[in-house]
Amino acid sequence: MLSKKTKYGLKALTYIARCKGEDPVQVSAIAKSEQIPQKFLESILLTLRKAGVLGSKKGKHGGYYLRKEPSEILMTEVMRVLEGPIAMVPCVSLNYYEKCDDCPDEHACSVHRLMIEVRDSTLKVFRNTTLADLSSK
Amino acid sequence: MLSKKTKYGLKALTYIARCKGEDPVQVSAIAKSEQIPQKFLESILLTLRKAGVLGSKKGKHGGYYLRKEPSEILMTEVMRVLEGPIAMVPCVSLNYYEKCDDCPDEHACSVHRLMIEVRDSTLKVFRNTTLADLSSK
DNA sequence: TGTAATTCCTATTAAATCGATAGGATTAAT
DNA sequence: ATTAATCCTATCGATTTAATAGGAATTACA
Repeated sequence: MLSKKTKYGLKALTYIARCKGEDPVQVSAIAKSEQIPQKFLESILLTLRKAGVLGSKKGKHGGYYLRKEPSEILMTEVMRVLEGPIAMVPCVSLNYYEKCDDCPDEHACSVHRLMIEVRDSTLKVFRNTTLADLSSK
Repeated sequence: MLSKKTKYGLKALTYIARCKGEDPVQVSAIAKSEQIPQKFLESILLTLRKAGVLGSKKGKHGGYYLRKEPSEILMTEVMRVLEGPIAMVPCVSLNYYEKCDDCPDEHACSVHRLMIEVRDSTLKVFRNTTLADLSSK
């Protein structure tokens, strides 16, 4: 299941990408437009900023803005920041690899091999999709 | 994340598929070989039986057996029984569709469109993989 | 017929995660 | 100064997950 955090984060990024202006976009505006609890959204945007996807400006007339062009923001990056590993099991994760307690031999594990296929097919989608794709119409 | 339930279930099915004999396979044997807590495994196999994937025989010399040939048991079926919907959000689920509270217009939702792609690519893997593939080698 | 071995069923629990909220500290524009 | 915004930490309640407990029902077979 996709977490609300990720869902809200994606919607917020889409919203910001559509605000083509130079001015930073405020949390309150996004929360209202996308029906997201404002305080929750604050923490999500903070995460995205700390990960380098968003930049921010504090104080009056402050807000968030994209650090790159929408067409350069890949879903692989966004999904990893918001949702964590793309793989369904740590033992097939490229960025968060961890050995299973149970499996004596990974390569002999039937689940392992299946999950590699799933990971690869999901990665293909995320590598092939940018924020520009999400925000276009 | 893949739940332990699903992981254990897949391993158990693989184990049963590899026991080519006619006799039913006992929970205790699977639990021991695959390092799965026996009581937990019991409940998982029960779920698979109720879903029609496994058959069972009670009493002494009882156990579980496959209801179909491994090559006829698709991952779509197994994953739906064990893990639930394949889609990451209910609004793109084929078998468990549900409208989002927030989205006024599904087709305009950027998350929706992305998740359809993910669902389709994952489905392709699961539709193309059977228990025979898992248990071979 | 009785005993052992097995699945079947329900309930409970401990821990983790998720979604959301609270309350204020900090910063910047006017 | 005042106002409006991000930033930060802590907490809470609900849900889900993984596992355990305890026994009922069924079957083989001595």
